[in-house]
Amino acid sequence: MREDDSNWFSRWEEELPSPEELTPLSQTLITPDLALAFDIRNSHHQQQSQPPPQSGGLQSTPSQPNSGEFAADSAELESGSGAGDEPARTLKRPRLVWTPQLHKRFVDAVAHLGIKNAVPKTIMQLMSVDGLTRENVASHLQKYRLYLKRMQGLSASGGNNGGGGGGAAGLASGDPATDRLFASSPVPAHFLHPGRPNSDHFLPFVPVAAVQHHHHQQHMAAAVAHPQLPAQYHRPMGHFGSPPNGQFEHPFLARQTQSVHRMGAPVHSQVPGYMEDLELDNANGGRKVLTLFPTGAD
DNA sequence: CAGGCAATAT
DNA sequence: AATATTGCCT
Repeated sequence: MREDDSNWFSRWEEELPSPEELTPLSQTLITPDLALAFDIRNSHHQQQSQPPPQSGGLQSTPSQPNSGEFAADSAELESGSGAGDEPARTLKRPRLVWTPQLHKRFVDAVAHLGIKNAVPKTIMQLMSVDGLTRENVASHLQKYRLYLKRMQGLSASGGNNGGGGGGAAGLASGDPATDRLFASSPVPAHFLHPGRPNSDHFLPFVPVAAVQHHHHQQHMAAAVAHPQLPAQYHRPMGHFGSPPNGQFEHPFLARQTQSVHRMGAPVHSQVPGYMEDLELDNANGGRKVLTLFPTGAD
């Protein structure tokens, strides 16, 4: 039973989440202040190679852990501090939330780079997710590697792979809950095979170099959790990223179809049963976390 | 300096 | 719990 590495990705396409599930990852979901915190402009590209936390005019994120701070509602945080505006530099980025989609992107990048080239910086570049830092990737990569190691031992007995549907992956090491994020994405076969320099992938993806030069293209935006967001968060409905023809292309092609993409048209489709993904994690003591997507199925 | 990895912090 | 950060090597 070896599907050949030339097929592993074919199945992916069938397992790809429905358009509705993939769309939500875009800047539109980032609220204005969130965007500010990242210094994300709607028409500017700037990401990787990030010098120190910028210095321009961001200050939305307040400062430090404060317990009772909420005041501004996601709309009025600008230039408020007329006086003590502390240096926006040294601003802490909010925690990155690794949504299944984001992770998928990560896995795709690693898969295409090959284990040897899959180092944080390269992965980060290939992913082209704005707001993503090398540290983010490094940290995630570390965890992912541990996950893979655990998997190798159990893949023989469990074989949860091959899933049939987005659900899959419920069992792995006994604590599915521990790595359900990782389980949400199929793991390319070669990842589990040490000592097998596979290079059969022939995916038509473009070289990394191109990634840094596109002029216009809304990349995927990193989902982020605000240290303490006001409880009311509303998610804009503009769905971008949905291919005009309703068909999804290869992940890597998808981002490269630069001039072909026309986002002016309201492609957003009403997704039934789509709930706000605002999750209140009171297990943490009232800490709010903004999650972008449904965790699949729970 | 970038990477990997374990430990630790938040 | 999920990420981030740090320390210590390579």
